Amino acid sequence: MEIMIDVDQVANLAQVSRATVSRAFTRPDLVNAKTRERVLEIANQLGYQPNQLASALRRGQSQSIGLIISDVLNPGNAMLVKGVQDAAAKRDYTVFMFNTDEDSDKERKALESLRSHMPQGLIIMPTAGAQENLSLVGNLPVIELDRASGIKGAHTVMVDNTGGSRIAVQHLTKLGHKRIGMVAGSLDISTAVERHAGYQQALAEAGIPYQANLVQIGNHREDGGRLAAQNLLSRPASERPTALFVGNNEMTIGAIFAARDLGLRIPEDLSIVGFDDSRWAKLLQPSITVVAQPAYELAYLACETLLDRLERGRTQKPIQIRLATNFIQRFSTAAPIEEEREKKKEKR
Amino acid sequence: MEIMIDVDQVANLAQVSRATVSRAFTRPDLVNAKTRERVLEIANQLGYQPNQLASALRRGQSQSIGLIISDVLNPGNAMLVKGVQDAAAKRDYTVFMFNTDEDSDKERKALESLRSHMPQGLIIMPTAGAQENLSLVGNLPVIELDRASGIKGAHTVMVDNTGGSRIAVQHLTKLGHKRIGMVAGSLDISTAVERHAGYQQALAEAGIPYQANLVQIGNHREDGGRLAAQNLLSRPASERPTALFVGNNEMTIGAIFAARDLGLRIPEDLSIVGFDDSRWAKLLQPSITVVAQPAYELAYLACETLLDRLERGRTQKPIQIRLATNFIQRFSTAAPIEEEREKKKEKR
DNA sequence: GTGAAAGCGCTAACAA
DNA sequence: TTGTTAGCGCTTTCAC
Repeated sequence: MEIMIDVDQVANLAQVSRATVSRAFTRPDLVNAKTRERVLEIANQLGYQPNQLASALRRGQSQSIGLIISDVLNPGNAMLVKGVQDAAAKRDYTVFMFNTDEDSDKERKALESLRSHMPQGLIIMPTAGAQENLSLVGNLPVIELDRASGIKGAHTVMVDNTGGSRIAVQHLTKLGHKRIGMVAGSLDISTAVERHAGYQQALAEAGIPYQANLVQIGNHREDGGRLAAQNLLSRPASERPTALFVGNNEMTIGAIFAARDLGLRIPEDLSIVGFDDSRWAKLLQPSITVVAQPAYELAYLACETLLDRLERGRTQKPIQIRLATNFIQRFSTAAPIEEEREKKKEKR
Repeated sequence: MEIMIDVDQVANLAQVSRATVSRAFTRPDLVNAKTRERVLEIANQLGYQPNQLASALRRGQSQSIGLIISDVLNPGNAMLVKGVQDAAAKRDYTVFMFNTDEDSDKERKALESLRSHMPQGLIIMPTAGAQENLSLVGNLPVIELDRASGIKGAHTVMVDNTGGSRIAVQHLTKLGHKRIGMVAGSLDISTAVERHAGYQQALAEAGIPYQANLVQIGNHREDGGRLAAQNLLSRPASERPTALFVGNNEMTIGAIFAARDLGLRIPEDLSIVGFDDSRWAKLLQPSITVVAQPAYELAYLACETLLDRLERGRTQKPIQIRLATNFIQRFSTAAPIEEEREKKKEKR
């Protein structure tokens, strides 16, 4: 990297002082138009760009934000990353990204590491331990993305999980399903709690009593979803749910495998609705009915909100944004087979 | 971020000079064991962490590397990101990630931005314009990941695209296919060229003449793959390929849609092999035969290689690593239907 | 509108 | 083994 040009080189060529060059970049209004143009012109020719490190050190903060997210491998999260990156790039902020893999320790390390890079703000998809961890970064402006840490007064940008789930389960009740199972996420994550609440609401609205044993908790991944669904689906036909609402996309895959293992046809023997859309949901035959989330927009908005807040100053009240989900009906749901017919089938 | 502790605070409490504190962290061997422990202990209590910015500025380089990749949304690329991140985190490097979206301009901007953060090295998945762009970062140690920019003497970490493709197409020739189409990527990307070469080799080995009109170029995305496959598959049955080798995963989706649109059954009417494995390839029915790439390992290795090079000093010869691909036979390929039977079918 | 000078937090000579 | 000192490249008072 020997080719770094510094302020002084520009200053010399432009016959001005360091300070003027600096101002030409950071406070253009404070410098004479002609001088400014000359400086910028020369800087451009030389390929000069202010050293972010020095600048950040001097100003006490860098033109950057942190992004802490659980796992880029989940395509939904990749969308979030992209949204944040794009919004940040548009306004010339650099993003420091860290993965937690849902591990609070990694989250803490990420925060420590981040801190020493002096970001101006942070967008975080909090782990269960975030309440504690976030004290590490003092009063750094933070926006919680996708889910809430539980810190009161926190700024959050999330989707309407409860409403989205409610609509999904309503769809199932309207089709005539009575035994609707749910594969839920771990209940120390706000999204899982909210999606579960939506499930309960829809059931209540349809006058179907809530049965705790129809709800199984999974670990948010394929294997967890598979296990949970297996548990639900391997019951005798009279107890087995005729429909399944699955709380996230990885677990939906697991549930599909579980259904296949048990020889259950979708949607004839089992209706499935997943939360979060994906490539394979569209591609599978039958394609899977889902509650889609505007992940990219959510992340983009979160980033813009953060940057606005940084540039326009603090807001008084906590920002709490909820974006609507989008119910996409495909072909993985159908009316349940009548009990009668089902019984006959079993007698055979 | 008022809570940043600095060297002086630690130094005061530990009754030593700033320099000693600094040394305790960066050259522990140069400081008396007892002093070091005391310093570290106090630093720990205070939650002190050296400011990366100041440190980097002073040393002329930061404990970080750049990662420039085309698009995190492609799950294959997400794997690469994860691999690099994990390898970097393990050795306490921070990763600056930028997306190019295959756009050389964005790549240039990313490099400019990166430069001013003084990374120690760079891992890049080069765009077509990388040869030119990379001059921006002077002699920064660079490793090209997944594909080659074409700069001679460059360090590269890639998979054996040619070999992988050859095996895939061999599989098809062995099944008895004679008219094997290829949906290839844009030929200004090294991977596309190599995969095309593998296709040609396998054909030659089977004594099947290469027909340029059986190769269609797509834009690396679903729509491009769909268009290219449509072109190939909408020909009359006697000219239509009985098998398709598709050069990347997004385009494979497009090809599958094209086949469905035309009512072609997989694998009865059309065998498909894709390059790059994915979630949906396993999940689809029939599941798709693919050439899988060890993306995570590739990226992890690239990062380790870079860091080794940084820490152990320059190597003389360019590093050029090729990892083997893994052919996964699933259920999207079968022997072609005999011409005779096919003809009869058409007469009906 | 511009320049001189101080200093962000750290590390690396150099001295002791 | 430790301390003193200078300075990385930049921005920002404070003068002029």
